[in-house]
Amino acid sequence: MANKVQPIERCDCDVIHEDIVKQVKKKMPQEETLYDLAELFKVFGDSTRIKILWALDEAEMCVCDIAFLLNMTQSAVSHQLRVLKQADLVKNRRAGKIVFYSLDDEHVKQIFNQGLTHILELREDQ
Amino acid sequence: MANKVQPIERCDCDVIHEDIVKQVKKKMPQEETLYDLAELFKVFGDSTRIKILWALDEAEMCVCDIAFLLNMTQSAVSHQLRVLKQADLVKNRRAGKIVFYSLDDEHVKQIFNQGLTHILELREDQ
DNA sequence: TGAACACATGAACAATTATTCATTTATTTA
DNA sequence: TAAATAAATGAATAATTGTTCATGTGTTCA
Repeated sequence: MANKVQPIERCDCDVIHEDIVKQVKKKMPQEETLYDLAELFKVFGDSTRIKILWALDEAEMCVCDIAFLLNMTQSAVSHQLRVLKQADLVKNRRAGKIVFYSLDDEHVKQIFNQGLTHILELREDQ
Repeated sequence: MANKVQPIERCDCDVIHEDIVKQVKKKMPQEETLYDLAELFKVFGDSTRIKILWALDEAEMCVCDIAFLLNMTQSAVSHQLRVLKQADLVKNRRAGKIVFYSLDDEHVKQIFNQGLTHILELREDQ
């Protein structure tokens, strides 16, 4: 994600639409917010993590259970749980040797549902 | 994303929680749906695309305008618009030399807002 | 018709990332 | 205390991805 800032040569087209561009620029949220938003969706953008989140929405589970449920290694699941935790989407509690994970956000299901709506509409259209 | 299917050795822990795992498995959406969901969020998981989507939610714009607004090359923007189009998130219309892009989904803003809610809550907590 | 413009596209490259494997840490229990 | 279990972690690797650069395509207009 090389983000070299570089002056852009405006084409004639821009001169015509200058007003619109200015207005849009004003209305856009600040850079950092948009970046954070992308980072959040990036976390949702992996099917393993989507599965984990969906599972945890159904029930609190330990790492080992999740691994069995998804037919993955304990290590792979653990790595992904770390990503989810850093994004404040899941939390955990220790009970002896076992660590139980659960959702730490009420919007997860709502975000899922919005996404699902989009997908299902597309399927209907075909 | 190597997805080699591989038998997982269950640990003792699983035997105990077997019922929960079975129940969760039943309730989960089918594999393909979860995969599609991840693919959709993957599209949202890039700040350039987030910016483009946000901009297009404010106004229909041509490629060149977007490039200027985001201070990016026309090529980079064009590549990303292609990704957004393939995900059925934007559509375009041609007006002579100029191609205008606009949103092709009513849920985009709602998905954004759910994500924003999460982010803003985290900021408050710190 | 041909030059100019707006956009699309393909290849290449650098950066990121998901999983695996080996190892370590924390806890229980024999 | 030593062995066993559940989970976390670091390094390595393969795969994916965003941007750049060069070039191709479609449209306008002189």
